[in-house]
Amino acid sequence: MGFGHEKKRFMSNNVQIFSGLNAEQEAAVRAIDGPVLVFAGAGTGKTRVITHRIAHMIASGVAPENIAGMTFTNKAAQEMRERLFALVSGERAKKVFLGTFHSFCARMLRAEIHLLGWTSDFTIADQSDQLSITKQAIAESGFDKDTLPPSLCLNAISRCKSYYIGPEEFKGKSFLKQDKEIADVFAKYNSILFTQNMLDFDDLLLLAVKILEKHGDVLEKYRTRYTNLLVDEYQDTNNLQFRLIKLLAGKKMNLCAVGDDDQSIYGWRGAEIKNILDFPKIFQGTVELKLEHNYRSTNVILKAANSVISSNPSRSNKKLWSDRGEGEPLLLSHSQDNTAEADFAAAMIENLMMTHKSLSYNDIAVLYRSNYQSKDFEDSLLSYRIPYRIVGGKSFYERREIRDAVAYLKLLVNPKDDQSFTRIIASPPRGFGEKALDTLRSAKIATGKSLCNMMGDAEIHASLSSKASDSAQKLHAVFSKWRQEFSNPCGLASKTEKYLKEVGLLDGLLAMYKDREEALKRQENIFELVNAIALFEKDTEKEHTLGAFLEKYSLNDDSDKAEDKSENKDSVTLMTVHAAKGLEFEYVFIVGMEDGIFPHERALAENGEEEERRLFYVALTRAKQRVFISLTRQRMKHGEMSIQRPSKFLFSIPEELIQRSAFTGRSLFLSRRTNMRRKWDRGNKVYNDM
DNA sequence: ACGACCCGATTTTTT
DNA sequence: ATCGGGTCGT
Repeated sequence: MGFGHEKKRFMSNNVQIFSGLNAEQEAAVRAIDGPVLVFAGAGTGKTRVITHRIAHMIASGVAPENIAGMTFTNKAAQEMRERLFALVSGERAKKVFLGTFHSFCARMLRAEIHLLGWTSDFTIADQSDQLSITKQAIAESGFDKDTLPPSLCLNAISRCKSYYIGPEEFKGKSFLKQDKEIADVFAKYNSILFTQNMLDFDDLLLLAVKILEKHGDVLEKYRTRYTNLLVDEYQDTNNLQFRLIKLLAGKKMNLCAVGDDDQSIYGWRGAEIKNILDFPKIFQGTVELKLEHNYRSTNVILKAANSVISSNPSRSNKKLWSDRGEGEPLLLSHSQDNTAEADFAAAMIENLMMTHKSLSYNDIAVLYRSNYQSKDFEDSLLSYRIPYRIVGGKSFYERREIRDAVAYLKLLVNPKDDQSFTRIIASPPRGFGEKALDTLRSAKIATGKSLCNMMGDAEIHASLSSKASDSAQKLHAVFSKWRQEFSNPCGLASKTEKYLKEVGLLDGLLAMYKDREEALKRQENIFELVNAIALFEKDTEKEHTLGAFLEKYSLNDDSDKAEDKSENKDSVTLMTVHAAKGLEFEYVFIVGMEDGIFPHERALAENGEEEERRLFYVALTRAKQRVFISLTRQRMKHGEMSIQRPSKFLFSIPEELIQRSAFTGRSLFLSRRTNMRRKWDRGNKVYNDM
């Protein structure tokens, strides 16, 4: 790698594309014809290969606008985009489609969905919209949400959709009474979405596939437009995504799938590992390549990871290696209980920071199987005064006031959105309560109009209290005015602020929260949202319509991040193993390595042991320098102390790679705790009980 | 319309 | 233990 740097700038563009790549990476970058499958192990330079491959295609004469790269997250797409800009001119780089499956489909549907009866200004239902629509569907189908849980229905519906199964087909396949009921709810759910001109996340993929399957001319159009396809994280594709890719690839099959079957951890969401394993069978003539040279971890870590994953049958054979030396053994700590386990991690982190001058908190992560495990570590890190941040908690966009603000905005774009309407009609309180809402609901049955639209009807006002009628009248006028204002796509951010003020949300917050501090904080959050809109206006190439912003928002594309300022400070990361996929840290703590927790008991039953093992493999391969593994003898579970057994996964790590920690937390570190009295009491009681 | 209280669940969640 | 949802009373 070293000598390439000086030479690079004198060489042709083409040489820059290949310099610094190892042989296996270069082979993958050069393979730009026909179907290609790249097994890219953890830390083997996958993103690099994808971006260089795109650059190589462009250098070889492929038009950038004919290239589409599909990812699962906006973050991944963003990263690729940035790295591509370093390789090819911005002019060309921005013509390449790089985005999530969902954004690809959303873009396509804006142009084509009229074929299925929606209009192109459809809005996207988020998770809470989905849930309330499901509840409504259950009620309207004559079922009881206490006997037919909404989340169960929604799960089933989503699963059906991801297998391209509609309500009728599902009903036909159902033998259980409950499934038949769910099929009815499913049909109702779909029709509610349709009348509200909305799509859920699954629909984005489902309807795109439907259109491509049914309309040959459209299919031809997109095949011509996107002649060169790349798919990142191919092991995570579900049946719909597979169909989409297969349709687009056509007979030419100019398709490159990159992924790692060993990192398939989303089977429970419909991801099908067979998509990557059967790729060569589906796409005849596939060139299969492997990236096994890992640039991230020490060999001790890789050996441990390799031996763990090798217990899985039916996987493509790979063995990661690195030239970063052997490294330190894994450190195993067997603590007495969960508080001691957390203390161990905190003390060890403090120790690491003291002994490694250049290390920052950002280089350290604590990974757990389930979110609830974070609590103990928060307590310990707090008492050690170690800064931390939790990934996966309530995000900025999940704050109530932000969701209200967005609902107000959504309602301007899509007045048929009853969920948004019910969300904001009483927030802030404006004398239009549950009773008035019920009046609207019954009128809806007669008129078939949406709740929001009926506020303008004279007949409605006759049956409302004068207070409610007044308030509806006012709100309706404000909506009309701003719908008009926003139809001119400029000054989005300032309009949004004025609109939210006029509609009463900003001042309403002061009335809604007694605590003035809190009210101001929430107002501040709204201004952050306005800020995000301003950033969107500045950065986006597209037209600055409200609809365009909302789509970006719905697809979770928060690259123009609106977030708490406090989230950026140097801190230890606490997160689930799932959330850690794709990330790397110098030091990684894998905690709660106990039977029932990791592997998780229910996951074991539902998704099988192999996926849980892959999850452990993912956890191990996040670490660059060293892995700390901890487990307990007993822990508080549902308010009761339970005896814990070590995870079976631990036994598949060769003994010689493991060093056992002599210290287990409490005995050594207890005196440091501010709240030691409480914990000590709790601990003693437990010992006495035994 | 809002707060107090009780009950029940409690795996992971890229969009 | 704890959090969220739902219900009931003010």
